[in-house]
Amino acid sequence: MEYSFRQIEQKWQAHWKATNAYKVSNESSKPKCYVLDMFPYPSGAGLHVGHPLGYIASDIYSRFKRLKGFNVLHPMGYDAFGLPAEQYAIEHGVHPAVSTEQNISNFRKQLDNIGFCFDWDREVRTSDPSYYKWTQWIFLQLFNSFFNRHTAKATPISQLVESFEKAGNQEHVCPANNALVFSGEEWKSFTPKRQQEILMDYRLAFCGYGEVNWCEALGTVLANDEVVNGVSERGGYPVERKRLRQWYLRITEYADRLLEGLEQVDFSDAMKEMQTNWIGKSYGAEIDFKVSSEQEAVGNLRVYTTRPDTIFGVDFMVVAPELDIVDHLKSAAQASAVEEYLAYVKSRSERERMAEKKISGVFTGAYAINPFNGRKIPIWISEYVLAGYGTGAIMAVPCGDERDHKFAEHFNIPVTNIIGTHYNGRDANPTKDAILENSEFLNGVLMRDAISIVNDRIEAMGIGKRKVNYKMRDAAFSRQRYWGEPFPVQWKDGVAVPLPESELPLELPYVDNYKPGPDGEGPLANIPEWVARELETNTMPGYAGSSWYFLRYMDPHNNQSFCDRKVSDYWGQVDLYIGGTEHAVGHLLYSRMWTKALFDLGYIGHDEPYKKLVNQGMIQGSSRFVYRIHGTHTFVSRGLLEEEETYQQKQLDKLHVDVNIVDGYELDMAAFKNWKPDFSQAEFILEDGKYLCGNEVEKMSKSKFNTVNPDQIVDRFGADTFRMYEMFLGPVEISKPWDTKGIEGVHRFLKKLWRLFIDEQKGVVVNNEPATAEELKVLHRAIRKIEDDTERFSFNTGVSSFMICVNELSDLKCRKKVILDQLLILLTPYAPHIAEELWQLTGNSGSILDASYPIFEEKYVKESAKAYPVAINGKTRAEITISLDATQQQVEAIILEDETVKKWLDGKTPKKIIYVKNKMINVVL
RNA sequence: ACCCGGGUGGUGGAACAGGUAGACACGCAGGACUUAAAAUCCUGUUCGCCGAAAAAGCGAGUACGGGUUCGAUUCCCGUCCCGGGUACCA
Repeated sequence: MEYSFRQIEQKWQAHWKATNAYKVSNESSKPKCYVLDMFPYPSGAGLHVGHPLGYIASDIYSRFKRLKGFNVLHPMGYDAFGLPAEQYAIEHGVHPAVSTEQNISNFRKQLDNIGFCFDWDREVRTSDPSYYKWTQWIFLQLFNSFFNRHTAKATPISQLVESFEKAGNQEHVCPANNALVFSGEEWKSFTPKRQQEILMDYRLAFCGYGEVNWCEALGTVLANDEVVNGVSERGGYPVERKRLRQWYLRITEYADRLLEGLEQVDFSDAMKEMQTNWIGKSYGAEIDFKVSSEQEAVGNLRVYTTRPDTIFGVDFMVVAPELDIVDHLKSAAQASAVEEYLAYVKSRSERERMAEKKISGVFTGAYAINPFNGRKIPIWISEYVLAGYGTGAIMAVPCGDERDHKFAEHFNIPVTNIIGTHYNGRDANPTKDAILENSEFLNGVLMRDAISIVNDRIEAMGIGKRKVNYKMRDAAFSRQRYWGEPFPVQWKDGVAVPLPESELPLELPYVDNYKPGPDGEGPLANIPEWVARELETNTMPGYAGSSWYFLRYMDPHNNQSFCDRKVSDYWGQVDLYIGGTEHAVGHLLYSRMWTKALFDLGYIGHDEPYKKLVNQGMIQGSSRFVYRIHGTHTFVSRGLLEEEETYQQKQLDKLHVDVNIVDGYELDMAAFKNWKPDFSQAEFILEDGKYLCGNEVEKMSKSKFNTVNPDQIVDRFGADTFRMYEMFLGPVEISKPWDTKGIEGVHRFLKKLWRLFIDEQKGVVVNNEPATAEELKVLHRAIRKIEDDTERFSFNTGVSSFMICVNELSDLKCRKKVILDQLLILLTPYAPHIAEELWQLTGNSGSILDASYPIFEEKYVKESAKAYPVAINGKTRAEITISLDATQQQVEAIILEDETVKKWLDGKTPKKIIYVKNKMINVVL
């Protein structure tokens, strides 16, 4: 009987399915454990070997926790709305619902192959009306709430209305416009439309006009995190700034709570740092400067600075070109130069601004007056100051800020040095640790201390105040696309009116074409019935459905609520969340915000969704190359190339070759000729009769011909081998290259394990003899190590420990059921199929999935003595076995008698003998 | 440019609170079994020196240069390189 993994795996997968082995109940006396994988988008390309890495890790952890007596929720589903399906629809005429369905079924087949313990009864799809009904419902909760800054909580908008009626907006400053002030009387006198406009400026989900990232090629708006280096994350199309009517989430109101929440969760420092930087909280001050301009009634120039201590080093002001004040600043002499510059700025696309950062700007002709010494400071405009951050104007301190310094250099503006020797005249120095000079009343003060001195002064003088700013913007929440959740909103007379709950879900209508509607609207605007009902024509973005899916898994079939409160209280936070870092600032921030809002409104009992987050690394491709002599059909084996990748001084073309027709480095030449018509004429210059390929580690992608399909691997080696090998490759968090060759080692391990139980001729050879002390020691060492490794996600060392254990038991010829049964249970999370098969073959009843995890017992691994490394001056020279309870004196006596030690002592007396129990001994001469 | 990670054999990696560097595998080399192959098993495998070989021994060695320590892959300082994030955020 040999290890026929194909048959075994198919048999048990079918059996587990038939017996509902992975069904999870919401009612249990067991402690709960919620293990979650990041929501996959079912792409048409299918899975490559890198995708399941995180799923395998979470699967092992889930099965482990189950054996340890937990009720484990480990669900899977699909983030099924999104741009790629719609792009595919536009290009191929296939309705997104159809291609999505196909992709999901393909995806599912690939997942099933690997033997995951997902409870498929809980599968969710964001594009399913029974799911997006609740996405729409939560949207309405956000729409009907505002952020009460006094309690720092989402609060029903009805309470805001009550407050407005009593005291106007005194209690609640308008987040969208803090200049807005009205009394209770005024509120009551406003028209209903005006009242709605004001409320819109408070809502957590709101509609407004703003500068958005418009992507012409995709025909939609994108959120900040969907734009990378000025182009769209999906497709790499150019993105420009455009002022449009959009839905937004007022996530900025949650900035502080999103920051504070990071202290309670177990995320990597890198992840916390990324989120912290994205939120970008800074402490500074807004200062008003009087302006001296040729024009009258200019008003003050308000700047935002984090360094009020440098107020005497201000040599010029810079205003963002987009600001209205620019018009009032320009002098007659500068008017044409300013106009010219504004035209230039307008002509520059977002991408150009990103790509080439050249210093540009123009003097307006106006001056600001330093409130402390009356100095006239020239006001410039330049595109390096962003309209959207702070006040859109800065006070430039060239000696302390690099950009200001470059600007001053470029335009020959004299630099005032306020930090003495800390400034070398060539580079700005942003230090806070200099003693101020040339700074009047601040002279001799440490910059760090001067900040609050200046803040106190400007506040006392009434020309400014302390101010906290955030880099994060409100999140654009609408897309001018078809394949997304419709907004449950009607527009009546310019007022957004939410649909009543009873009309949810508002179903996405079927369409035949996906052309954009008129005036930058989405395809829904082309449907007469839709427009006639005055429904919103935008749809929600990809992250809408994924912002709360972890709650739906808990209670997926509930049609009374998005998730029953009792159920969400039982499951609580996700205990372990595994996924890639690419969602650091998008999905993770949005879902954290939605969770906080739902918590504030009392719908769930916790305000951080994920207790622990593990970021999986990427599995990279190991690409293979062939070298063709330029202009010929002749290919040269790698080992024959010269230094500079030439052959006999001839130029070579380095071409990617499909890794699936290369064994290690050796090219399958026949397969290569069949691979592409271009290569059918190929001739080879070989070394040792072989053609060897070059290699390089790159990202795994179809275009580099280095993708490996898990189906193939499972077919050749089985799911158990595949699972263990993915883990054996290295730590889950680290990126590492895939190398199919190495999988043999893991496969051999499973075969070796099999032979421990089964003899090819005799069949099952497991016996009921009692275990020896040695065997128990091997087993319990493995229990300790593997349990610990699994608990701390060190799956790679876990796999090695299995290998060590099986190697040792093989050496001991151990065939004892008492030992081997325990080993099988240990192995179940990693290789469930072979474990279940051997469990059954050795006569156990019931499924091994429900066995209980072995309990480590110290007594079996206790040693009485240790072979100590004995070092002389730190260099290990001997190994001496000494009883573990030896005292310092005993140890000294023993080692001084040792021949090797004596030789090294050479008659001298050691200065000191260091003895660290159970570690080592060091003799210092 | 800035902020995080990280540099360990031919390769993936191990050493989880400073204590025998290279676990476990891959690959490679040699051998056993076999008519042969596959499969399996055994031995060796950081580099250099010494040796016919083996054993033993010696020296160097965790990117590089310094430091702290009885002892450093691990801690500190400086330099170089690679990966990730951010990109005019005042």
